[in-house]
Amino acid sequence: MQIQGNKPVVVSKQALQRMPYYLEYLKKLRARGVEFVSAPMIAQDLKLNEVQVRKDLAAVSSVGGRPKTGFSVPELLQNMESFLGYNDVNEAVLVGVGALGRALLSYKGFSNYGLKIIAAFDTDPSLYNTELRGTAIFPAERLTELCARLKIRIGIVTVPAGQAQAVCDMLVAGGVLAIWNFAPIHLNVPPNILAQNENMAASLAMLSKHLRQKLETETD
Amino acid sequence: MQIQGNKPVVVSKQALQRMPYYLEYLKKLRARGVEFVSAPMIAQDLKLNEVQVRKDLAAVSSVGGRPKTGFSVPELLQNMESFLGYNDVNEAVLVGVGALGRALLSYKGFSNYGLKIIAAFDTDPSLYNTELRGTAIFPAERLTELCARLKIRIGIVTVPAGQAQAVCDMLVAGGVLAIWNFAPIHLNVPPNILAQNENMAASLAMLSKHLRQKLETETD
DNA sequence: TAGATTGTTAATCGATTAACAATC
DNA sequence: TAGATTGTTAATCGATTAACAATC
Repeated sequence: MQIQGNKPVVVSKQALQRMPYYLEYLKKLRARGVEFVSAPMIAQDLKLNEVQVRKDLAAVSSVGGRPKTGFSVPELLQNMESFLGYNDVNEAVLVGVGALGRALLSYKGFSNYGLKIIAAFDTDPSLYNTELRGTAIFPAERLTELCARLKIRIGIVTVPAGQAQAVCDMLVAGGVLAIWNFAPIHLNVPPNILAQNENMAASLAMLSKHLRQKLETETD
Repeated sequence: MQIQGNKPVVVSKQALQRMPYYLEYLKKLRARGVEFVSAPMIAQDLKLNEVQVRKDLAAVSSVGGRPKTGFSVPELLQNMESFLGYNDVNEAVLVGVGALGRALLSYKGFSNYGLKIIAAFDTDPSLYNTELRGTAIFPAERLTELCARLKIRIGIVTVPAGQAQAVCDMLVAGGVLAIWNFAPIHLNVPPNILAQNENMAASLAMLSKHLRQKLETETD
């Protein structure tokens, strides 16, 4: 539950996951110079239900839309960004400098989302004391110690499945509160810690199932 | 709806997304030489509800578990892999050879998931006719033509948000049936085409919200 | 047999969608 | 005013969880 102004706002997990799409959509409108937008319009463009959009916006907007007019685009953008916490910066460490880890380190877009990767870790000694796009790479043994010392709250796990739980435990020991896990496994974490899975295997399962159904019905 | 043997099996989207976790878990058991596993045991280790696991397994297993014993690990593994379609190979193209695109091209693990990226596309001429880990890079203009010619069914979109819809349209024009979208925007696709979003911005929203709540209650 | 586990039917829970009064 | 749009209460839908009989 979150308090904005006076009203207590409860946002479902699903609603929260829709917010970034609204944000990008609003940015597109702003770029076009559009000043106002209504829930039905957003619903149409994003292929969502009108009421759903109304509720989502109501949870985010500090002001409330105006009948017939809708919401002010710049204002809603501002509200959305602060709702998503993109204005505050969260410092993170990344563990596992393989192909994916390197890609995330190289990605400049995270700064727009309030995420800053300030250190990377790996077990490959040839990487120690090197830098990747300005981020230093440390030995994995120092993970817990450095997280604690730097008061890191987010850990990004891009190691192979077999090592993910061990890395997770080290992060938790170091005081990390949220883990972004790219390994296709379930992580056991203490009750107060969030393990957010970036579930690519699940996406592939969706793709594969859809394809099979399409190709099956084709041959009927 | 999917027919296995005689029984029509309906699997919810959420259930499908849990399957890869079962698969990895089963692989771990196999590596340890465990021969049988029960739903309650899986539920405990993966922190899921017992009934949920029972239902998920029932949807996948060709055989049915034995009371008191549970399921045969190798058999269940086999069933799970064929259920997820990891045995057939789906050919895909990737559009956008930036940091993320490069990471996905370099990732060897996709072969385990039945995915094979056979061509990549970009608008940067300096990349044309080069290869990345054995995958040739073509000019983006040839996207539609080559998809059609090679009968590609899956398109992976790793271009910036502003170009994602245009790329999506080209893929659809080329006959692609499923799109794996890494851009943080909603893609408009025809009714029969799947747009599967890899919603990293949504994950970041979850992390950010969790963190804010933790840090707030800490200061109470 | 006793007991753990299965598979399924019924109850609950949460999110989405429909209906509608309020308002600019 | 008329009509589009808002915000909210009620109904619906789908997924999760509880209860329980069947079985090895």
